[in-house]
Amino acid sequence: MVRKTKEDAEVTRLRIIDAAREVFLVRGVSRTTIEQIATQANVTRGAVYWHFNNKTELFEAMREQVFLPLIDLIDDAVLNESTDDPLNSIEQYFCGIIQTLEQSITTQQTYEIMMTKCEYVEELAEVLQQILSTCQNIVRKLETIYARAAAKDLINRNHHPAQLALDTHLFFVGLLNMWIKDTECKYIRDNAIAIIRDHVQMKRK
Amino acid sequence: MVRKTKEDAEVTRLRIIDAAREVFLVRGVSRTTIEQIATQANVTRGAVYWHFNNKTELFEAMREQVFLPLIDLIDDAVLNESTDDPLNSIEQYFCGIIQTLEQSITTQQTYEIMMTKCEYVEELAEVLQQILSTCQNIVRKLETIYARAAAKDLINRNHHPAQLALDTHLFFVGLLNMWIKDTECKYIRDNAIAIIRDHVQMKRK
DNA sequence: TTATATACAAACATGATTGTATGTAAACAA
DNA sequence: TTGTTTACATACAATCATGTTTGTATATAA
Repeated sequence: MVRKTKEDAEVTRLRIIDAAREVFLVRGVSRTTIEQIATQANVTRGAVYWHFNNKTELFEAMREQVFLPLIDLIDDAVLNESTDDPLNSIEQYFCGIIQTLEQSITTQQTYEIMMTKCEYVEELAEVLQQILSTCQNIVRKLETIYARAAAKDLINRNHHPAQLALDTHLFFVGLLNMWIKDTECKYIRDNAIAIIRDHVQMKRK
Repeated sequence: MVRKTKEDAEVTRLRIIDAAREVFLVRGVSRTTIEQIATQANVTRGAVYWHFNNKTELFEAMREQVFLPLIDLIDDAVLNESTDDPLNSIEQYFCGIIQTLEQSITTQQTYEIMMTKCEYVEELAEVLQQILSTCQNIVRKLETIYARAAAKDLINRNHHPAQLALDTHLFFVGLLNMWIKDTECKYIRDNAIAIIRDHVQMKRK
């Protein structure tokens, strides 16, 4: 066989991650074997074990490729204090996430795996808690923005920013869930942006 | 050994399902072995294989115990045409589901398994599609109720029943997700009813 | 130019699970 | 009362996936 250069090896590594993602998607994380991943990547198990100690590490590598960027988009929305329409930045924030999903099949597949093709037990159990605390942050930031909107008299007086923030967050959690699962009918996928606009619109006075 | 009566056998069967649920919850569906279930149920694998052909059948049995009742609660809300506050029946519908979850640990655990401890592939892939079509039904029924509310002039004129229905549905999907995952902090679990009330309240004129 | 480390492939050893086959004692039907 | 079926426990066979070890050709450093 031909020993690869460092760059070649990195390509192999990425090919293995790609292969893992694709196999995870159709077989589920638990049922996929290292062998199946290797085959899909056109290498042997030897190569997989060279780059990753086990399936969990491979899964983490796949996750890291896409997970970090998405979450922090909210900061853009919060930091933009100068806008005269805070509700618009909320809309932009959520639309941005959806657009990322629409544009990147990799991200799409990874989310689908994480939402419907993996089991949150043992090492992965803590991921759920991470998600929970991320959610708390998002709700807090949404509240900040809604408070600004309230100050500008854009929303109904008797709706509290905290209520609005939680409601909007739950709405989006639901939307994301349905978006991911809606692989057949496509109604949610095709209308996500409009649905988000409607949601924000309904918050306006 | 002592051969059991028919009633005893049924008890064993239920014990096995209970055991399966508990093991599924901590190990995830894929990783649990029939052996682990048998041990948890204080029987041998022989008993498990006597009652169920394989793990999938056992999983289905667990699902059937709780899944059917919950969904159809919406019909009560829709059928109640005579109410003078349709928004209230929406609120009742969702509160009812949460209360069921609160009261039945079995239901709670089963939902937790189905949402975070199992992989929707192969035979189970179709379950996702079933859920999707159930969702469509719910949205349609919510729309009917919102239309009634609109007729009674309870909601803002420029919000369409279809929008409201989808928004509410996504809200509840999100709430359910967070409720299930919120095993530590408990904020969502402790405030679910109030959160639902707020949501419906915010739809009012 | 040579020694060494790299990037794998191939072979091996070892549990771990699964499904089935067999054994058995007691319930139940006749 | 006896034959048959039920409700399991136990033993067995076969597969499968994992992790490790070994082998090897080549890139790379010295």
